[in-house]
Amino acid sequence: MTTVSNSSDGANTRSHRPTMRQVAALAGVGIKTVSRVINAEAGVSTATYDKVINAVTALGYQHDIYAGSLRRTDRRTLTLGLIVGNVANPFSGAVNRAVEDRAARRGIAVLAVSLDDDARREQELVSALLRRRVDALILTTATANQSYLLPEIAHGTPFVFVDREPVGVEADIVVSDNAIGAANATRHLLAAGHRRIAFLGDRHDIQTASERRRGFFDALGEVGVPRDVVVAIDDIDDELKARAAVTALLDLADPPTAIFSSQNLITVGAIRALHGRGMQHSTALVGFDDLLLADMVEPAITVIAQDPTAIGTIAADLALGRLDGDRSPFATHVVPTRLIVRGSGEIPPRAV
Amino acid sequence: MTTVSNSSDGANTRSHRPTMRQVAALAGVGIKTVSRVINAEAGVSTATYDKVINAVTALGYQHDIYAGSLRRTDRRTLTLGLIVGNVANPFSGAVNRAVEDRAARRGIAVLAVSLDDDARREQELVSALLRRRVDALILTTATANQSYLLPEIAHGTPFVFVDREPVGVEADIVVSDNAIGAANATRHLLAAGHRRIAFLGDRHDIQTASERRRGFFDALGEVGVPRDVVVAIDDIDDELKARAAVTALLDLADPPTAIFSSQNLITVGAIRALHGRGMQHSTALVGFDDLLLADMVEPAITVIAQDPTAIGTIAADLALGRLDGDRSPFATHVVPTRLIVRGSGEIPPRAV
DNA sequence: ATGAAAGCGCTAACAT
DNA sequence: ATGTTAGCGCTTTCAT
Repeated sequence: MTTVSNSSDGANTRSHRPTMRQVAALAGVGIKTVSRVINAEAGVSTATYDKVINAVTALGYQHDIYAGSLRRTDRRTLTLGLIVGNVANPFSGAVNRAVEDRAARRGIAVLAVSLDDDARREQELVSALLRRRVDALILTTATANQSYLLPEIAHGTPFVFVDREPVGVEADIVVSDNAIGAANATRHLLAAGHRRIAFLGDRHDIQTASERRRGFFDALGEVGVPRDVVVAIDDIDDELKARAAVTALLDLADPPTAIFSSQNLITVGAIRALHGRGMQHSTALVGFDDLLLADMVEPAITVIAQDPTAIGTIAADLALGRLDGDRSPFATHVVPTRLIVRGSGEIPPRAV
Repeated sequence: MTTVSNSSDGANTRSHRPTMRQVAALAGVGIKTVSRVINAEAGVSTATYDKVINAVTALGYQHDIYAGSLRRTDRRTLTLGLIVGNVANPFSGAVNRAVEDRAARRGIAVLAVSLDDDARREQELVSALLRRRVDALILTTATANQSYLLPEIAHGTPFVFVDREPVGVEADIVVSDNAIGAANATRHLLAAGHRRIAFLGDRHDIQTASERRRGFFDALGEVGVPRDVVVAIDDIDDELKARAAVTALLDLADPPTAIFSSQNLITVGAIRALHGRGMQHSTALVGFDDLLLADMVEPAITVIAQDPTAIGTIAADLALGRLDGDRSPFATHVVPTRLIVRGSGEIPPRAV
């Protein structure tokens, strides 16, 4: 990083932002009249309206939403809280964008924060958002139990859980069909004739990870594959560990003929390991979660795709619906995953 | 999407959130004492402190940051505004995350919104953030001139521009070395012997796009390549258009021997087109912006990588520094791009 | 159609 | 060490 050019002075001329009172004074009207204009309330003559608008633009007045919400009966801040895994990852980004789109149509902004699957961070983030008086909270969790939220729910803040189901709390929930998707991936490999299949799992304390693990073993059980034929490796929480784990598997005397990787970055690590050993054409691979360019890799990667846009859209609509007074029973919305056949998942077992 | 299970009642028991006054009453102290405890001010005995903390936890009190900021001398809301291209795209996501990380260390949250390179949207988004009284604003722009922000800057809100340089405003700026990076990409292709090179550009009214275009032609000028040997296609603003444009190029009687694609999704479209025509091994390609799995494609994709994390980190530190009273002159920080050689950019020209 | 006064939850200034 | 009062910018309530 280099400083290339500079100019002027960075000083803050701390002149204050104009207030409604100043607008009223300039327009020669009462403050309540300005409030009426700003909030598009009825009962202002055209002449008065124009005077107010002129004063607003002359002063560069920007209404203070939070100050207004203080006295407002509904106490709305027009702000939604969102806790996702990590705003930098594609899944979270798509959820974030979907929530933003639904909220923006109503003038609602989104405060999004990253959880990093850190249980200690969860409560801090919830508190950070609540202290900013978000109208509703859409959240992914990392703790084992969310009953600490019961008082907050009682205080009237709608909570919508995404990606993971809460424990100890009744609420609206939006999740992928993790176990079903994982089972479908596994059945796909079994149908191609594979038996010696490796499972690559994320941290076992993460709910989605254990669901996918369950789906994997459910599918194996259906065809009665003995438990010791498969290899399950858990607690892989980054790409490098995934790559190392898969490389070790491929170096076994009797390497697996197929791999089911249960998460995005794990799939990337697996691809790198397979290419590193030149075994990408002789080992089947199905990944959970789609990847950009997955169709351009050789062989192209067969995946179980989630639908983060649908998850975010549904979650936002649930939250906004609750704010609109929807009192229907809480429900769990399961967004289906989809098998995308591209090649890597259709590689047959090596001849024995 | 299916509704699978339901339970209980979604009703909002609109019991209100406890206030400082209620905490004070329960603890048997004055409201200012509670304020001292909450804000970790000195001058509270241990016994009193404990009483307050007990009342806080008993009531589930959450401090209202915005109500507090109203009377606070510095008027800080502990909230930063961020306008990025699109929270769902990897570049913006990385910037967002970097800003979040720097801000979170000081208890500051980030309100991020998506611009979509829509000039009309820009002012609305700025206003939406200002009406929420963000302490500072980090923004990517789409309009031709940002002098409409001068009054806001005069009101004391620090503005930091990222990715694009403002026009009509003196401010802190953080950008990639777009022209230099594009020139480096082009020189790399020229060095391999290419002359018939195609340039694939984003919307010409986007500043970064025109900078990259300039860098491309600068490099061509250095070796005196006649203008009519190259093909420049602009205003490609999505992957499908990129794919169609490249396919058309490849179908020419005399197709280009090399392609410089000046943006992420355009590169993806170019890769798809090359593979679609089976010409990925006979046509060189360098893309601006790195892609996940770019190293796994055949051939692996040579790119000019940006550093969005550095951009976000620097921008956040600049904004926070201004809030801390930094009055040094405004500066433009140029974050260098980096050529990553992977194979696609080193393909030689086809024999004539 | 318009405005004055009170008060939302909090902090600043000034008590004690 | 602790409390009281005023007031931040706004909406509500109630006048006119």
